[in-house]
Amino acid sequence: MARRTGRPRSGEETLTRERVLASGLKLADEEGMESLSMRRLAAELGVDPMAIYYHVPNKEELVSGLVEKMFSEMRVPTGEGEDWKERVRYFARAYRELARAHPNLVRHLVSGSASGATLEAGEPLYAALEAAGFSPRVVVRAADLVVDYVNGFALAEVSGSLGEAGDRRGLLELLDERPEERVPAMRRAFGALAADDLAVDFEFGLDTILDGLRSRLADAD
Amino acid sequence: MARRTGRPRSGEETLTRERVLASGLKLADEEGMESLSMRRLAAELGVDPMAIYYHVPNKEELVSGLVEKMFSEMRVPTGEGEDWKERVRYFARAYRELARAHPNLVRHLVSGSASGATLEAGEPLYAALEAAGFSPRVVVRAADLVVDYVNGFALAEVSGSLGEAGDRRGLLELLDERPEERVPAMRRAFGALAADDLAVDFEFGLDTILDGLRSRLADAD
DNA sequence: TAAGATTACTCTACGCTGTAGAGTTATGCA
DNA sequence: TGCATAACTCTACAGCGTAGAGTAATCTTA
Repeated sequence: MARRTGRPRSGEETLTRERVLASGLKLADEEGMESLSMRRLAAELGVDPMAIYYHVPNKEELVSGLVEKMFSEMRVPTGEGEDWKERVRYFARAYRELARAHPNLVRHLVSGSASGATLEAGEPLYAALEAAGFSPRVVVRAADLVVDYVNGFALAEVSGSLGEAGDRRGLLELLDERPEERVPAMRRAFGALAADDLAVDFEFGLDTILDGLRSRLADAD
Repeated sequence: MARRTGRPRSGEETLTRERVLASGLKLADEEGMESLSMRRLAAELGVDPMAIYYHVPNKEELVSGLVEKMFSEMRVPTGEGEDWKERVRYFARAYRELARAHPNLVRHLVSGSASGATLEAGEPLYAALEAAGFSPRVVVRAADLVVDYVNGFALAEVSGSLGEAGDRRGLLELLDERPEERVPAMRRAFGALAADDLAVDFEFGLDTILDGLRSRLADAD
């Protein structure tokens, strides 16, 4: 059995960083992070595991490459001529949708360090807040607030803490198991809850934040 | 060399779930998550790696046990007789401090599924929001908003995306590398920024959310 | 056109991981 | 006294990331 070693012939399709990342993202999306091993990814690409290291320095960089790729694919409507609040909403919704499109990668999305595409993805948010008239310092803080909220929401949405599709059945059961006197307010709150619509919940938080920000527009720095 | 196998003598200090978790939390805190292996933890406890499995079913449960333990140690000032906003602040600050006390575990803290202690930790927040006069549905949404924000903030605070102690030097360098026309608003915002005080930033977001919530108190459900 | 350098791979091997399964001994109970 | 159970240890396995060396096709330069 003659193994094919050495450099591939020029006719053959060659491996690239782009192909590695595309295949890695597909694998992570379809089979989950625990299936994304160098060996498995290599099998998917039809190469030796070590071939990947020619295009990506190590696994950590592979994963942040995936996150970078995700951010580079994020498209925020410009909202030209629109209200600053609506422009912030455009950003927040696009960011949440990005997370929902790749649930298995959300953990890395929300805690990935800044990089090129990550940075550029934030520009529409900063532009909107600047246009609203906030001082530079407040622009940064307000942007952080919005991003932190969406990160937190996306994480909750995906980590199953809200149960399947936002019905909180599991949580209700857990609540029933706790002694009533330990969680009375929670029992009352959830008891009166039929089912949540995650999109509505998301908009509630977003609108609340935007209202709070508006009330800060007049304030001094 | 006679190995000591079999059940320990009754005089000897025996392993318990509590000892396993305490040692695991210490190890994770002091040496990071990548040091928290079953073998390493066993060495710390002076037992065979497999001994741990008698007290904890697998590693995943070990980690969620650590998270549970963290939550059980969270103490929120009751804020008896105080303003609902101040009571929410007490909760949010206590939660953030919990995260700061265990930076290596924040990733698991913010995405851990609900469990006993996790639930009970939320009670003061729900109680405060209920006392404020929100409807049950809004209590749930407002609580989610606060928790999502703190989760997002804690994650950013810990994942180094804000750099060391909140100076954003790395981010500024990255920003300089990007072509000016791709990130103009971000450049202006960060250019005018000296250094941030994370505590102040946290309170900004928190106050903004509280203001937004207050404006919803009058609204119909 | 031949020689050498470079590129893009493959192969082998190491130390690490979580954990299944079986063996061992001290204790509590009949 | 004998037996069941509890609480451990030992061995072993499949899989992981990746260092290091080997190999063949192509590009560069004389």
